[in-house]
Amino acid sequence: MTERPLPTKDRLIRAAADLFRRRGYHGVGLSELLSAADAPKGSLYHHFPNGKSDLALAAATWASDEMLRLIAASFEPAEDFQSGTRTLCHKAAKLFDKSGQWDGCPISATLFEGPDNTGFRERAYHLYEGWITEVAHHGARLGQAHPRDTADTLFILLQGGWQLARARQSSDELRKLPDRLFATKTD
Amino acid sequence: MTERPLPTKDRLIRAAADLFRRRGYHGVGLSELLSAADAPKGSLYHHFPNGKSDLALAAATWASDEMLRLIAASFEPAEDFQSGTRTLCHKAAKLFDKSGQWDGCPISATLFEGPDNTGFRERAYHLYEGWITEVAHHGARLGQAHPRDTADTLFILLQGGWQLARARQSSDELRKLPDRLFATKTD
DNA sequence: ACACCACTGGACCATTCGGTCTAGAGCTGT
DNA sequence: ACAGCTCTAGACCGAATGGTCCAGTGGTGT
Repeated sequence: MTERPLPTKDRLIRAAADLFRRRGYHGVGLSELLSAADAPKGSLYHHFPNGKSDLALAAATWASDEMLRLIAASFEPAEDFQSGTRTLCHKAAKLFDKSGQWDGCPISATLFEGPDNTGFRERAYHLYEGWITEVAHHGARLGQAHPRDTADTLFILLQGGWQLARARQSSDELRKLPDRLFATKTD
Repeated sequence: MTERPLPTKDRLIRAAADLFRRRGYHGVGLSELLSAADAPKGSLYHHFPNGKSDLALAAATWASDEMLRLIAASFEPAEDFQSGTRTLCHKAAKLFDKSGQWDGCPISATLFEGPDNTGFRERAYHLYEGWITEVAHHGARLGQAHPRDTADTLFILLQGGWQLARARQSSDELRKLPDRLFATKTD
């Protein structure tokens, strides 16, 4: 489903987001990208005049928006911050399994590994802060004492947890994250 | 110092570890690599018959050993687990600053972003588990209640914290990690 | 009917990619 | 002196890379 009604530009963005996530910016060639999106080269340079790098920025932004939707969908119906966090981590675990347990974070794989371009880095910073701000917003709304700081911690746990899940090929590492966050830590 | 007394093979490994960390496996070409190591192509294929991929494995292993040394140097002289952790995070922060605040984790940049090769993935898993085992060993020695679990958490924090430090261009994110680990968390 | 225009299709290009191969440099043992 | 190595040096290769260019194609407005 949702196979071909999509316009070419969107097909390009999604194929790019998918492929860059899996093999990183430099690991994906234009030919592979175009055949995945079923689009000719002319279309790519029509929609994205600067070619691969423009497409990468669009793909990272799109992937980031998806993540923002995931955060909203987890916290909006939540009664407290803890249950929202739990939902988010479980959703992330599902995503991880669906992605074949190997893909990386779409933003870091696309922008961090890309050209040395400072534009890429600034965009990455911006997108990440967007996630953190969104979580902090829900934290404040749900009565967290230090929403900004808690949001930072959740970001760190998700990034690190995703990495460990990748290494161990197990989404359980993501499901266990809330326990790490809310348990009283041993000293 | 330590400029040229190094044998060619080691120069290749270090240049590779350095470059892959910065731009990922696919982001570094052989020509750049060879000129950084000041070695001709013949030497590369003499020391590493399978070329780039062999070199990548060697570079990741070398970088991992460096990390093991960092862990040992942090925990061996420590009086308790908490102070060892603090030392490790501060050493990591120094490393981050020295690397120009942009390089990624040497293992993930080299092996995760590399060829789809399962050998790469298994090696990455192995190296990461080596870090975690080493930390867990010191945790047990220093009287931690759940050393394995604590080591997992510290790994997650370091990976995620490094990512946040990269995004914010600030090694302070790494220095703040111990507080996140040892503070009683808000619920 | 026609002009206009966003979009497609793909031939074509220079450059770079990872990899192969061979000639010889420089050392060591005898 | 010579043989037998390990290692270096770099020319060379086919394939693939990202990027350019332009002749269409098909829909829309008038």
